[in-house]
Amino acid sequence: MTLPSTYADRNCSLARALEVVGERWTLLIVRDAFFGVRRFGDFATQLRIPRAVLTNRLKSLVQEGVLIRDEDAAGGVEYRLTAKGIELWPVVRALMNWGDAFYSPSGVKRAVRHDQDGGLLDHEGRCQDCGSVVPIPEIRIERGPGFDPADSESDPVSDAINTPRRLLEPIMAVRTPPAGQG
Amino acid sequence: MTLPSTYADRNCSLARALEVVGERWTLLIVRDAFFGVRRFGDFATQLRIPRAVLTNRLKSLVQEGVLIRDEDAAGGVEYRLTAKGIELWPVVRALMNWGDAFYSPSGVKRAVRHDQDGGLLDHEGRCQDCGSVVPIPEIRIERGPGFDPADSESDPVSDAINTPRRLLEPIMAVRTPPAGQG
DNA sequence: ATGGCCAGTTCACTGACTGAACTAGCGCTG
DNA sequence: CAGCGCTAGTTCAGTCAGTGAACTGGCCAT
Repeated sequence: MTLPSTYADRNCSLARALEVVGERWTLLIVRDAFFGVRRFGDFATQLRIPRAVLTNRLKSLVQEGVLIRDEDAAGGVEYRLTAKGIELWPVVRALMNWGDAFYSPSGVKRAVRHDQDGGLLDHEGRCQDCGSVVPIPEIRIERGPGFDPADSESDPVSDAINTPRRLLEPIMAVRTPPAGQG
Repeated sequence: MTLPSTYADRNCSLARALEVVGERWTLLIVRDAFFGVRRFGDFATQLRIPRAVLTNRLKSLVQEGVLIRDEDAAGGVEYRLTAKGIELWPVVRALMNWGDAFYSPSGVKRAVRHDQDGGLLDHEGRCQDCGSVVPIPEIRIERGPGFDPADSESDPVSDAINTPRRLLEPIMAVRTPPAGQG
């Protein structure tokens, strides 16, 4: 973390957690990672975050073991959630629930389902159809009734994110338009 | 919120929630409120937060309906969680759990119990003794195995907070020593 | 009136965020 | 191999928020 001496209370795990994910942008980066964003440029365009800040945040998150940085064969760089990062899902979910409850009068902005049977998940992450606690990679996220397309950007990354998909599934933003198209 | 245009994504309840509680210090103020802190000076000393920042944060939280500001008969000011603020408990709990899991090797820093029967609560807030989902005011919080007294400040407010107590129960920092003493 | 307590303000300083432009590595194409 | 585009960053000047300490002003008891 960039700050010299952050939160004083050494006996508070909330303070400790906030030192890792409490800075501006950080949890949104983590959210995007859950939604399948993996590339520097995709984070930058989707979040409209200054690239310098993104660099810092990704560095901290890698250093803290929340993300892992991979260079693929072509020299491309990928940031993916580690097991520790995936454990942040309850945090992301709790904040989403609260935001939905108090700032989205027409219903949740994103619905969360069990990919296997389509059952809705309750707040504890349990499938209301099969009753099991759904593992993160089996969670499907899709638009809910509160989702307003007019509020959404239409860059390829946002489009990909707003398509129903399983968590952690990498997005496939169309980078190379098919030949024969104008 | 102080920032002119905060997070871009209007279709994300996480971003929306972070506009309210995502700034530095804010969630720690909310945590303290759960722990029974109600007075400006108590927040300031316990969190070691600059008073100017505390003023801003309390103002935003009141404006957002997370806290309510009360002036008692004596002109004293109290900040208390509203129902909306109390709904932030899952957020606070999720972050605490994550911090405990990854930064407190000797066990949780604070244990969370059902005050009625002393049963430990699981991550969903369910009492492992009686099986019920425990309402917030019936939750007792106390030191856990990971709590290290050496790491703790010994101001009256911290002392009060580190004493086993029910959530939302106001702290009684000793302000007026009983007559006939000293 | 005096002094203490409390809530909140003021102020100079520092440091992080912002946005835009720039650099550098790599693969492709001509 | 030159030139181009794509990607992952870095640099930089300007701005704005956080920091810490000192100060104000209301209220109460002495």
